[in-house]
This record gives sequence, structure tokens and C-alpha cells, in this order.
Amino acid sequence: MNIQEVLAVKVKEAFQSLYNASLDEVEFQATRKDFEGDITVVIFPMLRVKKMNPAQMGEEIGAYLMANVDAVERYNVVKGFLNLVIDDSYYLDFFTEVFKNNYFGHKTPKEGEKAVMVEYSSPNTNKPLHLGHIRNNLLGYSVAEIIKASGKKVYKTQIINDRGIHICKSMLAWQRFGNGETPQSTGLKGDKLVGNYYVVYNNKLKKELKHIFNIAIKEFQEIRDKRKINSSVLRSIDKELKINLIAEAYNRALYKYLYYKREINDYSKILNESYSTRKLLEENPLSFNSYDKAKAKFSAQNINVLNFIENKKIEFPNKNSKKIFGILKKELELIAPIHQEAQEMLRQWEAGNPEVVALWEQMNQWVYDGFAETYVNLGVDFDALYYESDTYLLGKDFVEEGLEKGVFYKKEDGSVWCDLTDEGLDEKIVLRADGTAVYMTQDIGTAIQRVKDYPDVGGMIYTVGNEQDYHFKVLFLILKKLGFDWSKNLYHLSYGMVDLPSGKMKSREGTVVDADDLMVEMAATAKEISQELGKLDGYSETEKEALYKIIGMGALKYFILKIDPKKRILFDPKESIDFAGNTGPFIQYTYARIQSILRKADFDYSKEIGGIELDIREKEILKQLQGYPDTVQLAANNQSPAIIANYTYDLVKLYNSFFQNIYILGEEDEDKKIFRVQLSKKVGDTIKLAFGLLGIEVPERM
RNA sequence: GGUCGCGUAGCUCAGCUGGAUAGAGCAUCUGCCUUCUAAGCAGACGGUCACAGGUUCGAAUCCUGUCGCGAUCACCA
Repeated sequence: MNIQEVLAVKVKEAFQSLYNASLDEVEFQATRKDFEGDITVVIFPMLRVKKMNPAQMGEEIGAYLMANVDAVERYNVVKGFLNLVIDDSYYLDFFTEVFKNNYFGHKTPKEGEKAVMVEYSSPNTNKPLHLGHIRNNLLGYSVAEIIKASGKKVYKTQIINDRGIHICKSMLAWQRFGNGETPQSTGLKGDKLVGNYYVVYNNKLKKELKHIFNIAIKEFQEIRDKRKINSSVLRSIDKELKINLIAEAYNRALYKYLYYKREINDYSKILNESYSTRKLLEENPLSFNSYDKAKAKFSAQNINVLNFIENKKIEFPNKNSKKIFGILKKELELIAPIHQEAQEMLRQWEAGNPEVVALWEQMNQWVYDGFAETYVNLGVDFDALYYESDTYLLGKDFVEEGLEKGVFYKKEDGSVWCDLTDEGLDEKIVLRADGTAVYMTQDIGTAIQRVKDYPDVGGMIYTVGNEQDYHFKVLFLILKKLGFDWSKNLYHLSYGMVDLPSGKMKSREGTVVDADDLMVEMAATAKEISQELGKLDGYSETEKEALYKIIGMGALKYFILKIDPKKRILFDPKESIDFAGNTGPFIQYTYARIQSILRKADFDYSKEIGGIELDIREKEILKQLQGYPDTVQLAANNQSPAIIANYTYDLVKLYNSFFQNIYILGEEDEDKKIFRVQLSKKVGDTIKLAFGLLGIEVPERM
């Protein structure tokens, strides 16, 4: 029982005996620095039960406590606050009790209790991990460790998004332009190589669009010439007509582009924007025959631009043609030839085309090898892996079941929906008209599969960005409607995006902070600072390099984890992450200082100490240490590593003040000296435990 | 436009289920390495807690509205 619990009982007792009334709750807070005392009882709420002057009540309760509780040494009353001074011996007793407990504050799971599954990372396999993934990984790993320490069994898991159009884009670009490159032949990390081809794909797409766009402008001009629409006429015609004209221009442009691509061997000329369409037309006059062939081929596999746009029901601004072109361009992306090819590849993958599957397996393997390296450097791990290629068909059976139960309903076209309007949400599709699974179907299936695979799982935590808040709200509701008892223990650990000053990170545009690069940079900065300070005499080069990594990662991890998960982080690559102040290295430094003390304490400091007078700073540290178990529980309940980070920082600040103002090994009183060494050890151990929960290592020296 | 989240010192962030005069770090300025590691310590400066109402003994915290920023509102994942 901690002091607060003891006092709560006694205050209730006092209230009963003084005023003959019972109190439900007693409110405590830490005493403000300006007043004498260690813990404060707030009197105000008690006035609801017994009306009287709060100062007088404080006096009376204070007197009762002093007479009846050994630990209460003195008290004073300020307005409605009863400040209690707790006896040194109480804190010393607490300390001797926990000093030998190496896992003070951490609990081990009870037999037969339900486990928690924590999902994090879950990357796409078409590009390398970036800073956004780092936040995800650090959060997921840390929350898993915190929940473990709070006394629950935890499984760490991820679902690897190894299939889909995005992977096909990288595959297509590699097949087309890769010249058989491999990680071995290029010396590139596998995920980087595959990521490069994702960029290649997007560049090709951009070029295609630009060219179609250029042709479209010319077509538009021709349409205007033919119909004699000059600028003033164009301005005056209504929006609908204008859109139709522009769409028609696009339609023609797309056909022509496809034709060139099919009919002309070296169509790279077309991709050269400086090459005029008109000149091309002169050199390669379109015969009706070939044009129609191209058109027929195209129409067979695509709807035309006009239909496409009509079906999309795009809201156009009623402004100038340029803006309309802009919006059309975006929509055009989806029907661009290269996108069609990627889609075709996806169809072949789903049909099990051996060549495509082999390519897919090879490129994914490259990515997995690359990811494995990144995960090792990040210091995260997993107990169970799921692959989307295995799970994307899951969940359909449960849709069937849900239909029978009346949880879902079928629309005329055969698609299946869940009506969530009662819950204030919309209707949500759970199965396409053609019977194929959507994102939601998969997630339903995967959740159920996981509980099947791990029957002791009683709840799950999904570490996913806050852009998917709605998705998870719906997912959890659907699982609840399907009647799974564990659905009440599903949480979306929703975290804020990591943004750059220029805005969102976009892999396809290359504006990302690469995870591997960042980690290397952090270690390099740590090296720079360490060398400047030059305190590492006697360390070998390998030892030093290992240390730089520990410090660099400490800075990075703490920088990210100390921030409340739900808040977004603005990361400016130009400003380096701090190594001084409220940072990981500051806390690591304190740990290293403590180890230095312990190395020098070459005497037996194991004996139990009592009866000494505590310095105010020692007392503050003891109070902070006493709060560690509650902090772990609080962090687990709130799924917030930031709570652990802030706690550790406060502890370290108190310790540094103690370290710098009071002699430890230089103390003459033998008992005090031993106690101070013990206190240092305990603080060091607690730093190590707490940082362990954040996935941050601590160094022996720095 | 509907829904959700955020808004605290110049900057980055704490502030638990409402409690005393709102706290740290960075930056700026003062001191402190002749006994344990100065990535530190001691101090100064810095606030209309976005704004306006409400709830009450008491509001940064709870409620309502307004403004600003972000996310989301796909038979994409």
C-alpha cells in the first residue's frame, strides 16, 4: 500500500470520528513547491458532505492524522489545502522494500488471463520505410512493451501488404525498364531497389499524362477551330458544354496516344515533349484503318473518357478551362495506359499467372530482406506475421453469416452492405457486387483469423494513423454486430501524421525522409558530438560505433515517443534533433553518470539503511520513484509511451540536481554514503527499465 | 458542407479522473569544471492557456458556439 492509500483510509476515519459522516473519495495532489509538505489533501470536495469552514476542517483533520498516522510528521493548512509532511523513515522504509526488486513497477501476467495482440508497422511492399513508419513502429513496439510490463501477455503482429496495384506498379516498371537489376548486381538494399521502380513507374505515368495532356490541348484547339469557337464564345458557353468539349479533346488525345504507342516502334519520341504532335501526324498520317484498330483495342478494355467522367460525377469549378484540365488530368491517371497495364498485371497475379507470381515473389523477397535490416536497426520485433496475400480473401464467409443474421443486407446489384446509420455513421460496403473482397472484408476476416490462431487473445490494438479513424470505428462496430465478445476490447491506437514543413510526405514524389538514412544520420551526429566532448578514451572503434548508434537512436526514439501519440509531428529535416535538454541522450547521459559512480563505489553497499536524515532532493527522488508503478499502469491504460518518457525525464532532472549538489562518494557519514549509492543505483535501474519500455538502450559510458 | 482530432511562452512540448501564483526544454542573458562525467547544475527573461458564453466554491481541463489548422466522408488499400 502506498502512502496515498494509507492516508485515504485515515482521512475517511477522521471524517467519521470528527463529523460523524462518511466520505466516499479523498482527493490528493502533490504539494506545491511554495509550501511545506509532501502530499496535500484537498478539503473543498468534503464541504459537500459537511458544511463548514475549509481551513478549520483542514486543521481538525490534520491534527487527527498527526495523532493517528506515524508517517505524518507535521501539517499546515492553506485555504482549503491540508499539506502533510511525511516522515523520512516512511520513505526510507519504502526504499528498503523496493531496492532489491529488480523489476520494481513491472508486473508479470497472471495464469489464464487474456492476452492482447498489438498490430503495428504493416507496410506496403512496394517502397522502403520512411519516417512515418518509424513513428508507427516505435509507438507499436513501445505500447506492446508497456502493456507487457503492466501485467498482460502481449503478441506483437503485423499484416504485410504484399499484394495489390501498388506492388504491380513496381513490378511493371522493373519488368519494363529494370534490365534485370537485382540487389546483388546494384549493391542496393532490396526495398530501396523496388522503391526506385515505384518512382520509375510514377515518372513514366507523369510523362504519359503530360504527353496526352499536350495532345489534348492541340485537339481542343482543333475542335475550337472547326466549330469556330473563339475566346469570347468560349467564355460565354455554359459549363456543361465546356466540359464536354474538353473531355472530347481528351478522348481523342488518348486514342492517338495509344495508336502511336502501338504503331510506332520508337514511341519514346512521343514521350519527348518537345516533339510536336503535328509533326508526328505529318510523318505518320493516321489511316482510318489503323486508327480504328487502336480505338477498338482501347475500347475493348476501357470505357472512354466521357463515360468515365460522367460516372465519376466530378464537381468542376465554374472557372477557367485550365482548372478543368487539371481535374481531368487527375482522373485521367486512372485510365492512363501504363496504369491499365499495371491493372492487367494485378489481374494476372490473381489468376495465378506463373510468370507474374514468380516476379512478385522475387521482388517481395528483396523487400523483406531490406525490411528485416531496418527492423533490426530500429530494434523492433514481431511474434506473428500475417500476409495480405493469404488473408485478402478471408472474411467472405462471415459476410455470408452476417447476411443470415441480418447484420448485413444485399443491394440489387449483389453488393453487400452494413447499415450503420443507427450509430450515426453511413452505410458501408463489405463485399463488391462481383463477390470480391474489399479492405473491410479483409480486416473482418483477419481479426477473426487471429483469434482462431491465438485463442488466448482477448483484445487487439491496431497501430494505424489517424487518417483511418473512420475505418476502424466501422470495423469495430461490425465485429460487435457480428457478436464477437472480444470486440469490446478492440482499440485503434490512432496517431498523428509526421509532416514536413512542405506538407505531407509522398513516396511517389520522393519527398520522404527515409528510415535507414535518418538512422545513419542520427548516429553520425552522435559521433560528431561525442568526438567533440572526447570522453571515450579506452573504447575500441567497434565499441564507439555501437555507442554512437545507441545515442543516435536514443535521440530519435525519444524525440518521437515523448510526444502525445495523437498529436501530429512536424519534422524539419534541416533542423537536427537535439541532444541536450529534454532528450534521450540527456537521460542516457544521466544513466552513464550513475554507472560511473557505481564503478567507483568499491565497497559493500548492500546493507539496509534506516534512521538517517534525508536531504530534500533525496526525498523528491524517492517520491518520484514511488510513482513509477502507477505511471506504468497509466501509460498502459492510455496506450501512451509519452507518459513513460515524461516520467523518466522528471526523475532524471531530480537526480541530476541531487548529483550536482550533493556529494555521494565524498559523503563522510557512512550510512548516508551507502544510501546515496543505493539511491543512485535504483534511479539508474529505473531509467533502464523505463527506457526499455520505449525501446531505448542505455550506455555504460558516454 | 457532415463527422472526428488538434489549438498552452518566439520555437518544441508537459499539465492525471476540474483545485493553490499554468510547468519543462530550445533560443536569449548571468553565474558554476582544483573531489563522484559540464550531453550537466544554479538563476533571469518570457503567457489574454485561439475566441465568446455556460456549468460551480473553483475551469487550460467539463458543455455549447465561433475562428484557425489537419484528417476523413471510394465497389482504393
